[in-house]
Amino acid sequence: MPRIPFKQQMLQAREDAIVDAVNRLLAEKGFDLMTVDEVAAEVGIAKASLYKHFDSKEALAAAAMTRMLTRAAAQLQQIAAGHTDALARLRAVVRWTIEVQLAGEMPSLPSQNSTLRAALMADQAYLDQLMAVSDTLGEWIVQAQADGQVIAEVPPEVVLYTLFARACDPVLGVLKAGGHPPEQIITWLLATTFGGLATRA
Amino acid sequence: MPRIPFKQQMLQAREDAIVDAVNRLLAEKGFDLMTVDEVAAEVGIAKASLYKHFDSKEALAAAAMTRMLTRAAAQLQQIAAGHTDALARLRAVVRWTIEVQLAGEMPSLPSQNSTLRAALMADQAYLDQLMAVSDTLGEWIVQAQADGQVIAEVPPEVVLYTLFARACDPVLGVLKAGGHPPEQIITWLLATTFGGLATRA
DNA sequence: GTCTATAAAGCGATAGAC
DNA sequence: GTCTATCGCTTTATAGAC
Repeated sequence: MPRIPFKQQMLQAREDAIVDAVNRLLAEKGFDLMTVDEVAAEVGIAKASLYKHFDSKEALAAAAMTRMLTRAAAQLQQIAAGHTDALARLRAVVRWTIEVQLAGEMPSLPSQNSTLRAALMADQAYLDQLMAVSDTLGEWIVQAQADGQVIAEVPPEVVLYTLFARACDPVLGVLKAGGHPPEQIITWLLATTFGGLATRA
Repeated sequence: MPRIPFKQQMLQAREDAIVDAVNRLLAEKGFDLMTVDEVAAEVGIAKASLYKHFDSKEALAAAAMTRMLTRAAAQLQQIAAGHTDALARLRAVVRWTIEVQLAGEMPSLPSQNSTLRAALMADQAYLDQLMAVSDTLGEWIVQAQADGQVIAEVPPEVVLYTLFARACDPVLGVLKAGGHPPEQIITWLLATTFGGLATRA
């Protein structure tokens, strides 16, 4: 068993605490409204100390997103172990993303910020995790289409984006604010995502 | 025929030009990344002149949203005249919102900005237009549910939010950037929205 | 690595002349 | 109403002592 220096453990714990704060603030206010001062205050350290750990505000966001993607990848493994049916797996994925959002733990990034986009595209760890998640989901989607469970009129790419979009769906925020019970919200969103708004003949 | 002073016409034209610029910038970069300096530069007037017309950046956004809602209300009348079927009307609404987005003319506001929210909730013109659109859509939704065209397992409220969400769907932006033809994108999004991802037995 | 203090820049909003 | 010039504040990021 490898010996991990105490100091390094402290370092890791500190950075975990930072990413925790960033993740929470990204989920609560989004990237633009989150300030580095807030993050530092939340963690309980000086802002200058923060910048010893992360080079920029974009790097903070990238770290939070990377960790969330890592957790998503782990969750995909859990789901794969629990379900053999491709459609059931996809439904389980969406359910999980909704649960994370309801818990206020889903970080959201603006797709329009070009500086942030550039930082993410230059972050190898982020790209690796994103590709891992996308690849697994892509396989399940193709499988579900081959099995006749998911519509084949739409390319797998579009199905993937639609699932990703559910991870930052504004509808959920409104329903959550409306005071509906979590399980009810999950049922509704699963119904509209997979069943659609129109009735089935 | 009422006589409208020339100066007042100029004023109206100027304000229209301002709202045009705001609308375009909101669609392109969103509220947080849009700066008042940009708006002024786009219109070709000084920033101080802008503030003679609108009290704040939030007021600019509210004016753009109000005008878009007014246009939406007009579009709903067109649709009502062209379709008697409730589901067909709802599909036409979604198609229109997608077309507006594809044209880069759909302003988007962050739901998390509390200052902006407060400004909107204090703007009577905005609230009036929002209610007009919501009421009409609400009637169509209830009608479509009564006719067995839209699922009744989900409350009309959720259907309404789902339709609103299509007006700022990030999936569309990705597909647009991917170079897919507009009509193809419309077909896909209508399919996933009303038909759902799962196949129909 | 952590702190205090501060630089540097951007932004919303306004003053005051015309 | 429009302009130039600037205020006042926030925010990202860094310098330098410990």
